[in-house]
Amino acid sequence: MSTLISGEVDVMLDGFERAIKTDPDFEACPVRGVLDRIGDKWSTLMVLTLALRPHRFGELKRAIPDISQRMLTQTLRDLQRDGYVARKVFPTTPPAVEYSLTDLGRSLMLPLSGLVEWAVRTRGAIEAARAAFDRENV
Amino acid sequence: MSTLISGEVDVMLDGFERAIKTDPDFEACPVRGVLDRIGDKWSTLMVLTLALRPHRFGELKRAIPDISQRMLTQTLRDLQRDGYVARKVFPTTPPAVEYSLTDLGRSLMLPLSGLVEWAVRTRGAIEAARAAFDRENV
DNA sequence: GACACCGGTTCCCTCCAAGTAACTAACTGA
DNA sequence: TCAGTTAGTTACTTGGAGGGAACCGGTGTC
Repeated sequence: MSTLISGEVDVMLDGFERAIKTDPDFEACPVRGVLDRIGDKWSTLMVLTLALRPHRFGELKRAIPDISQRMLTQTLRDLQRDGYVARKVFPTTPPAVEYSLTDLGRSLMLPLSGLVEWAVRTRGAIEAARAAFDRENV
Repeated sequence: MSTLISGEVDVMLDGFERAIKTDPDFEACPVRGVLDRIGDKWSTLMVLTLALRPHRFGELKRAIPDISQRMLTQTLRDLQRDGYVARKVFPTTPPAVEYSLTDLGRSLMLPLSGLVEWAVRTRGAIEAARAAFDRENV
């Protein structure tokens, strides 16, 4: 079974098994840290948007119209704090602020694109599974 | 800049740019669907645990001691509903229930391992960025 | 004088994820 | 008779994510 899937996965699972034996502290888990960041409602959308090109505050607001100004500011701050996003202020009038991905943020794009590709590919299967489950469970 | 990173990422970004132009419906976004599922507190941990080998309900509880019984049941149901996890009941007494990954769940392991590997690799950089940010912002 | 623009901040409210604890059925063995 | 096992369910509660709307300073425009 394990031999059916890539060796990369086996390496990760070995590391996971070792980690939970030596230090079963799920709070300090780096994966959980990353998922807490990109697992919220807006972060991934914002990272992808900034991956296209740097955006100003207002540009982001227009690119993601559903987001509230409050959440836009807060998500940008959180992404900046963890080093995914750089904030550059131009002291013009009116003020201009440009947000862009850092090298760290850009390095996330590779694993993230894997996940995006998987999500698009399996979309149908997940919808089918959900429909089947709901049918069987009244 | 785009030429510095993998072509796979460029393909994904092209798809993303096209998607937000033709159908800017973020609620229906398949990526958000996946992140809503694996972005919660316990799902990823449970998927990884089940990737090691199938587990019974009580085994999972012992493998992830911090989880409450309520959240264990609920997360398993959600994972089962979306087709990641299979539930098999053995009508013995006392009852035995075995949870295992489906093919769909196993197929998630490849993109997930990419993310896990990235999280482990960049852990230090993120902590450093966070410390620097907190230092500069009182 | 009134308004708009940019990039926010602040207050208040709502809803949901998650935790705690108690309860269940069916059976086993002492 | 009574405790223990497995695999849950149910009721209650709380913290935090997220939304809405008002407000801010500084500037330019009509």
